[in-house]
Amino acid sequence: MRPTIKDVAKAANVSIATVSLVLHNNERISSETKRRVLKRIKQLHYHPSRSARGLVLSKIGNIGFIITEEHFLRTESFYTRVFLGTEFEAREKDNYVLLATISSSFKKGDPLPRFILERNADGILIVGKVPEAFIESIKKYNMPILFIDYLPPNGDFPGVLIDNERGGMLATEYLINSGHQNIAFIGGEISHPSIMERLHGYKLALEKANIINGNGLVVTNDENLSRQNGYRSAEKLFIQNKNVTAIFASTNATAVGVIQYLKDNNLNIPNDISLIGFDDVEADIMIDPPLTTIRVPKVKMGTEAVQLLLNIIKTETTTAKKIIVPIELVVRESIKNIN
Amino acid sequence: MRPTIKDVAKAANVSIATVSLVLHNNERISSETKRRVLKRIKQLHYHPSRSARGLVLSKIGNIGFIITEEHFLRTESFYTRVFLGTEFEAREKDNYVLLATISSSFKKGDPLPRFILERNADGILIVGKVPEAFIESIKKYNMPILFIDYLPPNGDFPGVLIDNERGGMLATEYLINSGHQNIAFIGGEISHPSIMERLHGYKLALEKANIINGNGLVVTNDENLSRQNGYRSAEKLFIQNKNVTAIFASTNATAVGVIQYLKDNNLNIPNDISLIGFDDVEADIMIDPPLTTIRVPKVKMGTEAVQLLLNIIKTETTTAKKIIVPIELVVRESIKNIN
DNA sequence: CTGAAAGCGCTAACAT
DNA sequence: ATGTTAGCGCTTTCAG
Repeated sequence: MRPTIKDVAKAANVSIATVSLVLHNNERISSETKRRVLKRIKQLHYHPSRSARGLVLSKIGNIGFIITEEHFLRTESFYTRVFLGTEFEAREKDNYVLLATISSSFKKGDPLPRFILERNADGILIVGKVPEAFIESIKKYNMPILFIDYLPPNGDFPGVLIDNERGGMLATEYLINSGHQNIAFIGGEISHPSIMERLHGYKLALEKANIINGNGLVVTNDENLSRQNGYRSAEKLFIQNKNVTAIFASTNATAVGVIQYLKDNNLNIPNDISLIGFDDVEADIMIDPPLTTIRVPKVKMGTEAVQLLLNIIKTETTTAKKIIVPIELVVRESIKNIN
Repeated sequence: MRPTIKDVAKAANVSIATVSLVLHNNERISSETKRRVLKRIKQLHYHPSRSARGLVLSKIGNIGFIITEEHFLRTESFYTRVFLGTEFEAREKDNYVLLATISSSFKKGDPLPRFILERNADGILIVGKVPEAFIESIKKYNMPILFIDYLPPNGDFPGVLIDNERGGMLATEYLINSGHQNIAFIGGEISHPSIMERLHGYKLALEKANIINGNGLVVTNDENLSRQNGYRSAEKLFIQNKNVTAIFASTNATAVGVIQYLKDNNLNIPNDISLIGFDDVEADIMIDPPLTTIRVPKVKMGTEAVQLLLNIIKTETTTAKKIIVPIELVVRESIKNIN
């Protein structure tokens, strides 16, 4: 049988209350007693029962992680890395992460993740874009919610977000500084707010540099598979635009599609076309030459999110704090300086 | 406040014992009472507290899912799909899945997943190849264990496994039946038992067809990244072998690397080289033409695993049952019939 | 067929 | 500084 608090108490010759206090680092306990208790705890391999604790505290130490199935299965390990980050931090804070997927076509009345219905989570993380209907459905449960990499258009929620606009600027400015003027933006899922923000950053950078954008340099496309999307968009771009010298691909997966298109059309990177991505490069044979990109700290997004959520739970805060995680330019070899 | 069993009892004018019995579908309850109770349960949105239940049953309804970080982050969504399968089935059976990653270089003494230490899982799923040291470390906890897609070389554990040998045969036979004789096997991570089994199937099929295998047709390589591995292996293969007409790539990710190599060297699929993969194709622009492959039912592996594990937990079985999930040949366009 | 009550392991208020 | 105890929500035995 697994040891209980009683066993520890007996072994250490104290009451269970004392053991409990030691467990919670209460300073009213003499260091001598504390030492004795701690010793027994270790000796017996005692770990408090979560069920018992949860029962009295009506708090269970679980955090829900909700993501659309589609996002979770994405080939780029973007969200899986975010998930790992949440796991790491949750472990640190003695919590568990429960993952549930929802359909990206969630409709009102569809079944909700069980940890919401059963209130088996103290708070939930909503990761990536999710249907509005889903957000509506869970509102009434009044659980602490934190969004990651997405904020719903209406409603004021806390979130951990990427500095997309700054990333977009950074990427574009780097291209400009390398002497490029005909810079295309290839969009990916344009309906995603993050992409819009990146696009906005791109536009700001061009404006700042007094570059008048030609027509058709911004190509977007709502296909689901990012790579395919990138491929098709590149196709579209080059039909209309012969003099593009640089491309800003709004996600790394899109960039891979663009690369494929360029290869298929005998355009060399970076000699014919310079390319910059966004997210971070997969260490992948596909990427040749190594892609210059904007790096997003994915694991960190996860850890920050858990910290913030636990904080919201503990303090019962209601102000919708936003954390913007910093991005950074990673220079590799896919951009040619033509100054 | 969330409703408790008392609230339901009061509302339905019965005792809490009765509510509990209804909850467990006990037949001693009159259908009239049952109806009344059920009605209130629904009305109040009552869900039993897991903590309370766990406390009395000393069983928590959690299943641990352990995988190396490396496998979890793989670009092919193989194991994420398996995970989804476990999630689906766990939900069905009113359980939660707790995911934890371990290092693929786990050493004795390294920290174990918390749900093991805290006994916060009724059983655990070990997914993909994990270090022997890890298996040694968890043995003493005496928790029900089930392996997925891997069985440790020593020790007799239950497992849900792929019929790799048959898959290898199927793939090779299809190539043979299409008229190929010079069939190469490109291995990927050869140290993985699954790959060995596929290789074995390949050899059996050749034997059966009385094909004497030339030298250097089996290329393996222990690089980590499957695609890169595939690329390099193809390179190696074609240096030694000019007359190969077909390739069996032991995983789909490896196949993608092979495809890349073939493209880079102006070899057309299937006109110059026929190619078959294993796992299942990613709907991916990279794959052109659509890849003929052996399909592995990934989600099903997850559901089967949870069913078996819960069964082991419930019945306290000790016989190490193995479930071999069926594979199937999916014919697409990457193989040329040269008969 | 239904109810009363003990007890699962823990926390926290209160007592000493 | 430490112990006693009620009670968290549920299951289950035993009584009725």
